[in-house]
Amino acid sequence: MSASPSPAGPRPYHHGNLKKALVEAGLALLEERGLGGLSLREIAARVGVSHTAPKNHFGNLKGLLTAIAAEGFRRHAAALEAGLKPADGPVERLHAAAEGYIRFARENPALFRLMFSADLCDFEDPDRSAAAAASYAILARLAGSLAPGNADAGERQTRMETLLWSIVHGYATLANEGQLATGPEGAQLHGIADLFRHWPRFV
Amino acid sequence: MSASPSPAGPRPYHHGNLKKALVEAGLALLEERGLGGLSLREIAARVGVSHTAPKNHFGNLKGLLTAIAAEGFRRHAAALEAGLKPADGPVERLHAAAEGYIRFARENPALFRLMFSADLCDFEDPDRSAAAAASYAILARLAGSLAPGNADAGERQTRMETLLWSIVHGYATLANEGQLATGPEGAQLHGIADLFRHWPRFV
DNA sequence: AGTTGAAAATTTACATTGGAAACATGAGTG
DNA sequence: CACTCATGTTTCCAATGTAAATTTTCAACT
Repeated sequence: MSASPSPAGPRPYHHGNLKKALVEAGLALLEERGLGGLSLREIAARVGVSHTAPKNHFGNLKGLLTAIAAEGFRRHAAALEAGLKPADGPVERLHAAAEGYIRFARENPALFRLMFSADLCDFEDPDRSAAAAASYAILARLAGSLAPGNADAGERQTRMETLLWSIVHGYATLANEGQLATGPEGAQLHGIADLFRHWPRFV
Repeated sequence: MSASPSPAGPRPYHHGNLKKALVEAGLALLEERGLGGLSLREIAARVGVSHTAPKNHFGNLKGLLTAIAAEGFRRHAAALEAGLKPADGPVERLHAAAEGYIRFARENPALFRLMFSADLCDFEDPDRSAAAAASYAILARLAGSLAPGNADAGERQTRMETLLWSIVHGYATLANEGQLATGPEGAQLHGIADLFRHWPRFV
């Protein structure tokens, strides 16, 4: 399609842009085999380059994984905003974002874990940091829409964000690790979502 | 002590009981170098045996890590019950357990992550499962003490447990990954803990 | 144009890891 | 005492990430 401007040549000179190809291959491999079955050599092999080629673009494995995580956060932010209808009230919007958070984690378990693993990716990387901050800002803004703007609004706002984030992140993490496998699919999530409706009374 | 009957000999015949020694060495190494710097060979070297010796007791690395995780859950349960005073009311006891949960995770970040990692340890292992269930039961019991025993008490109880677990687990996870590093140490935790006091109004 | 230089990839080599197989040792039992 | 079997060791192997040296390719410049 429109990804490569000239689809005529079977293979570009060096590769075109290996950077994006490696990230996409990593994302695909992550989805197929999970975090454990992921290796630098295999990502490179899937793209068709030698296993040392990524070094030029990402330095080392951690750099490549960090780039994958950054792309993950961009998709994560999109998932958060997916069901966000402007006409809805604050509670409904928060509800939708929380569901988006958890759905994304459930549909991309390996990527989700990578995104939040300080061992596997570099949290100092500006690209990943910016993407993560943008994703967090969506949740924070919705949390802020529920907290009344009083005197100590700042502190309360921070608590509100942290609590909301802890709930959705904790639920997503536990579900992904298979710890919440009770009852039919989504029933638990629905129960949690119901609780969100009582949110304002909780503050 | 009763660990080694005769402390005179420099080294026992085969080793005494290597099983416990490997688990303890693994726990120590986990605390020193984290999850990344952990290897079967290094654990074995610390105990003073060859790197294939653990195979006889644990099968493979996953088996050893699972045993370490099981021991971690036993300590985790102890941490949950540490500040649990029988004289306190349900809310105070829940508060104390939640603090214990998060404190344990913060003081043993690598072990905490290992305990909940389906990649690194075997969730089917009976020993680990039992220890994890015992730890969870403490939280569940406290959550149940807050939920009124009505008609659909079962479902509500489950939701309550899940929500409580999600909060403490999510907070612990995010804090361990360095995502909540704002303000002075423990301030965030205190804020979260305050919210627990309003718990009954949330149900 | 032709040359030069840097970016991009490859080849080769190496240290580390987990695991498998064959072998050695020693304790406990008949 | 002899046998057996659990417990460890030695040796070997495949896979992984990384570094260094080398080659290829494109772009810019005179």
